[in-house]
Amino acid sequence: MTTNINTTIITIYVDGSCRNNGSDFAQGGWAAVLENGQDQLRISGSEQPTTNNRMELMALIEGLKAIRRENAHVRVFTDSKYVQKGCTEWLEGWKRNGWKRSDGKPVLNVDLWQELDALIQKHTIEFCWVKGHNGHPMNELADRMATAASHGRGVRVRTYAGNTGPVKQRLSGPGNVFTPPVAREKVSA
Amino acid sequence: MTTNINTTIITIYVDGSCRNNGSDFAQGGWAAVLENGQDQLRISGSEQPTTNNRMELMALIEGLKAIRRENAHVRVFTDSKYVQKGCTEWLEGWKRNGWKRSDGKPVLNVDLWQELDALIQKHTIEFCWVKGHNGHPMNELADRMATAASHGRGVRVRTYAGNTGPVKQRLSGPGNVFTPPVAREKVSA
RNA sequence: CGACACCUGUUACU
DNA sequence: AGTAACAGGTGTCG
Repeated sequence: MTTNINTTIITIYVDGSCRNNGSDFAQGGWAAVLENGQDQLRISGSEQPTTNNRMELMALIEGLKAIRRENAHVRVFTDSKYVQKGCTEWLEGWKRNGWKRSDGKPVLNVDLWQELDALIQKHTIEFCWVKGHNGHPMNELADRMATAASHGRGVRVRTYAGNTGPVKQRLSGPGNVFTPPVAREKVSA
Repeated sequence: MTTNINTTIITIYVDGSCRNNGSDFAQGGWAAVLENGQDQLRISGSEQPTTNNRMELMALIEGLKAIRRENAHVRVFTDSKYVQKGCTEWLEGWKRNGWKRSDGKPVLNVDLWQELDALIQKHTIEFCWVKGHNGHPMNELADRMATAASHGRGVRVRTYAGNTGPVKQRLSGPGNVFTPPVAREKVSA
């Protein structure tokens, strides 16, 4: 079995969270876990005010932005039909009809959808939907990280191939988006 | 500041609901909340099969029928342009041209429009349109009552001036249009 | 074509 | 119990 480093699939698990969703002071968090078969990169961040769906979108946007390689083969796992169907079914129509929904009203979160659209075109991406909270380990991890971020607890993580477990450190402030250089390099290698 | 009881404005918030609108077994509900500045009367009912617009019309018809006073000053709040524009712009034309629409075809729901036309002439009525589901408290109340009625859940409510809250009781059957005598008298007084 | 309303479904966030 | 978002549909009028 030969392994070609250039065709390695990058897997991204994304999730968003939002406490008091719908209120003016809703506190959101997002997280993405990237894997290339060897190493792992974990990033997360928070925002206020926001919505649950904006955080789901942010998780994917930031996850894709963390990929250095050009034209990578990416497999995305999300539990949000809003994100999965948005990317695979609705986006093309929206671009064709001037970002209008089926009821004629403007598509919401259009800023994020347009940013996402640009990122999607840079790679070959498979979008996989997984039911939330179904025990899928990487999805659970992204979920916990997003929830932690929504509480203002950033996560700084480096993992190495063969490591028994990640090294976690609490960060002080909210809004933390820490991408450890070592892990980042490993993913994009 | 003097208050003349005879010039008190009666406010009516109306709303209709219709589950499976457009199907042969559509279940509808309507509701009207009347206020005279002191007391409140809540009425609701259900029908099957029907349409969303018929229920919007029924809500107003039953609301107006609940007014005992002759030649009252009434302010109606509806979220239906069909009802609001129907009453203020289209009705006169329809009566003049033999109930024909602008495309020459007959006006639908003529039975209800004619009943409404007769009721409108008995009072001085202001028609106010409010956007649905915009947090307008009385409109929200009418909306919930109409939805409950479409599910066969009648609401029996009496409210008194200075009462801390309404007294609610579930009624057994569907199609319930209960107008508590005490509240009714207070409204029409 | 436009407008308003009424839903049906799905997922997520709490 | 609620909000955030999307798809599909009908009821009605000008």
